[in-house]
Amino acid sequence: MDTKTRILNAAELLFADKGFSGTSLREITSIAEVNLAAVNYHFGSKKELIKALMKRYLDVLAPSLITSLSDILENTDKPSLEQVFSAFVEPLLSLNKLHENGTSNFLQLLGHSYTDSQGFLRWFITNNYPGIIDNFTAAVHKAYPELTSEDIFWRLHFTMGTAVFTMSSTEALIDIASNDFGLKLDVADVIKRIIPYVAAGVGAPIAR
Amino acid sequence: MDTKTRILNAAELLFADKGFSGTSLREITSIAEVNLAAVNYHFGSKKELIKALMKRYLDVLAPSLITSLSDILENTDKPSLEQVFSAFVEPLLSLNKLHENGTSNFLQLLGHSYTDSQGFLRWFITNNYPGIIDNFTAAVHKAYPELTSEDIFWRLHFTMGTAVFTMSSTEALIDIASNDFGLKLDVADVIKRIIPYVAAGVGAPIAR
DNA sequence: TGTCATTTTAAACGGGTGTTTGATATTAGA
DNA sequence: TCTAATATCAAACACCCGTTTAAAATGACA
Repeated sequence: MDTKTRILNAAELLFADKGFSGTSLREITSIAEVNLAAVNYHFGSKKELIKALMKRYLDVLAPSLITSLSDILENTDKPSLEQVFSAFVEPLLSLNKLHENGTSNFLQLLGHSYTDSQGFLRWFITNNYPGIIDNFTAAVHKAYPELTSEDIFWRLHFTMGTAVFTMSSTEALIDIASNDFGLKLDVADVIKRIIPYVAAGVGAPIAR
Repeated sequence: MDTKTRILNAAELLFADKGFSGTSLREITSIAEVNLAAVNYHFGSKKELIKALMKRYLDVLAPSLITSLSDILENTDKPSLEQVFSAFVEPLLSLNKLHENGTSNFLQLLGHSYTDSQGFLRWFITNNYPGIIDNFTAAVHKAYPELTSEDIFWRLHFTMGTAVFTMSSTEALIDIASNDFGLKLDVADVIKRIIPYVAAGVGAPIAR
């Protein structure tokens, strides 16, 4: 495996676990078993490394998500919200083929990108992949036309919070679930539990 | 104002904004206008400072939240989920009396505490304030008896995710909302928007 | 095989980190 | 007023940070 990839893999592992400002380049290069200077040689800076890391996932996820959502928009007259959210499942889970724990790692990174580093990554994401948000908004609107775009904006962010937060503590939650309820769960199970929840949340009656 | 309080206030401001690992003691003591060594003198370490900061809020919030939830448990035969979640509003908003932007600051801190610092704060909270979780679980059970304790476990964490994530990016969201929809919002508005969402989420039909 | 671009390396750079020290003020009680 | 505890202070400590440098190793191609 080439140096660039080894750095990305190690960075993914550590960033997902400890956040961006909580992870040093020395930890990354040590785990990747490459020289410290390799990060700056191949990526330019720590910030650029973070961007490249997100890009590796978003370049796969974004088109797949847009296709999946467009499919609903074009072929379903009035989709249910469950259908809309189910459109996320396959694209998200397919990240596991791209990489071990890909789904969970990506969602954890997404979570960190909203709190860490003064939001420069949030800017990067929303400005580079607007198609996702547009398609999602359109699909939700079709499923629940009474929602204003403002309602959708808020409920979309609530939904992101649910997903991101849950995923960034999935390991712990799966542990607890197995101790307290004697169940063996994986990421796919958790995602399937989330869907009815967020679908009902987004579909909640509008209080005015 | 005494040194201890000035440190806590400055730390609250900076930690809420930039996270724990993103904020240095030198920034804190500079804004608090106290000597650098004062933090270690009064609190022992940075970690202890963080704990003291959370304690300042949790000592007020926890009893008030437990009272509010017990009230529902004792005086309502079958509360609605909206009622259960509304029990959080007054205690949370009362943090604004304790401190300017108290509610928002506290919730942002809570958000950071779940991603920063390897979850030691999550441990601290769940081990120091279990009454909240017990009361909440009981109240939800009364409102929706068909939910198994496992269902409640998951949906409670989804709900925490929604709240914590939203609050830790409230500033950004309020910014976007004001740019895109020309609306001026504050924390109280956001909280009121969350309630129907999470109530519907927790109240979602059980897929088996 | 020799040349030249690419990649890797150890070392250093300047600066920031949390924490500790020991001296100096400040305060409160006898 | 003197004393003893409490609090503040500048300075230093040892260490970690992201980045840069210049030399050494490696690779591709003529």
